[in-house]
Amino acid sequence: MSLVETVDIEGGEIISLHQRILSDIREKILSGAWAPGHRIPFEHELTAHYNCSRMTVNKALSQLAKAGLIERRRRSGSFVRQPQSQAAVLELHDIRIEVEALGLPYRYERLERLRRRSSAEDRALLGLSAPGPVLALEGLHFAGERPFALEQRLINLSAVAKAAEEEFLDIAPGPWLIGRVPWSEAEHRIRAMAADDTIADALDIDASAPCLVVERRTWSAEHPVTHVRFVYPAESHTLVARFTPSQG
Amino acid sequence: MSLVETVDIEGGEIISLHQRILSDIREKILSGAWAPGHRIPFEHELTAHYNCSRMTVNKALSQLAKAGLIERRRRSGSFVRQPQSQAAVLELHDIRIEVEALGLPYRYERLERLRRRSSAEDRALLGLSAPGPVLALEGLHFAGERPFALEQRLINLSAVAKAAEEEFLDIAPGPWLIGRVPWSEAEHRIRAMAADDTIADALDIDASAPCLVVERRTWSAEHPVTHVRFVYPAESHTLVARFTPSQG
DNA sequence: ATGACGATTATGTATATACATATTGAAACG
DNA sequence: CGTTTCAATATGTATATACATAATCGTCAT
Repeated sequence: MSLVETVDIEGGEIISLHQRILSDIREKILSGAWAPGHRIPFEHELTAHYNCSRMTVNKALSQLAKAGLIERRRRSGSFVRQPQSQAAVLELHDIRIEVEALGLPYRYERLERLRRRSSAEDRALLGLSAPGPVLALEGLHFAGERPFALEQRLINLSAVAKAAEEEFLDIAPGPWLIGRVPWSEAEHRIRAMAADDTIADALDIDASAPCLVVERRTWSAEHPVTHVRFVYPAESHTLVARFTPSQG
Repeated sequence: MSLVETVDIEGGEIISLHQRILSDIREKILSGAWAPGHRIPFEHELTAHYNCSRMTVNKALSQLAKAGLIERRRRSGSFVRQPQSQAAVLELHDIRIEVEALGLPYRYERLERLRRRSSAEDRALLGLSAPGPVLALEGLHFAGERPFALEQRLINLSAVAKAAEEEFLDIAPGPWLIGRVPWSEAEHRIRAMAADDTIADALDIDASAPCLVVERRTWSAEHPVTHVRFVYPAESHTLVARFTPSQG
């Protein structure tokens, strides 16, 4: 055994200790085990836990701080930071989180629920070739008393049969699906449009006021799962997305 | 004089040696003094130059490698990386490609070019803390004879000095930058708004017609590079983006 | 020529140590 | 009781050192 323990094995992969500390802590934070505000162990505790030098721990923590996951305070320790707006592109569409980030009470209200055999239009939206049962939902997301977004959704019941048993009266279909169907791919279409009468009415804005429309199609293992259209009044909403370049 | 030379002075600001090495090298790369492919000095040369330990140099270079500015090869040295190809989402904003995909002739026309000391608003948009020179550009992208998008751009000349020498009369700043500055991060803000008179006039649409606004901030190795705002008439444009879930 | 092999070199990761710096909490003081 | 001072503490930055690892180059035998 060499004096310097350079590598470690984890899941068959050889990674450096520094990498392991990094991913351990990242996992705790992203999984929610260490909530925002939580004080993560002191450097000397991690040093003991991983049986390594403080420099190694320090390097990992500095990196996490730089990445914005934690905040370090002298004499006090290191703390999990409040969730940043850098939320992944898809998480932006968990409207509850958006609304609550504004400090407003969130509420979902179903407007319509219809189980039907897919029309040609439904199939076009979902990207289905053969007809089959779908669930058409329409609902409103509220921020306080104001309508925040209108949601029009199609769920492919051939892919998610369980959805047929759900009423979606006051739970939004988005989070329900996320918790049950692992998605493998999503396509977003984002555009601006003037509100028509139906939309203006639902969102309580002027007809022909500008709206942001976000449509998303989601696949699970190449099976179309759902198509959803969110309509936001222009004033209320900005999408934010952060990217790092893919490897050249 | 203490044994450990912890800090250094640069422009009145106290920064660590590590930070100074980092920004020195970053400056060389972003200014173009060290072109892509150029071999930057070996660690032991930088160690001699800055009169510090190899660990300090190593930490700075590792960070630059992580940020994607340089590539390190054992036994060979460290090299300035080629500017990376754009991720899918960003390619959507190469307007020439979009227009040509429609089968229409593309043309860019500069409306305004202004070199100035950054205003408070400029700094807010770019995410700069200290004042410095910026280049403000406004231009129109045409599809055939029709205006396709209005572009309002700020370039941080401290990061991209060479841009000051460019007129951008009929070459769009976007592609110009992409070819010269490797970016490491980008943030998009997407929203809808009603056209004001300036926009309506430039795009030749009705005042208060809905528009899609895409704003992008780009960083290179954590240095703000540019802020750009694209304004599209609602009818002409839909953004499309595809995603696969990111690793936890 | 050519291919195997070992030396050399530059980076990669870790160690132990030292001192700096900001912040907190408690003790000393007016 | 409030304020000032000071020691303790956790992080921040730098050092010198050690060994690992990958790539390259020259040497030498085939």
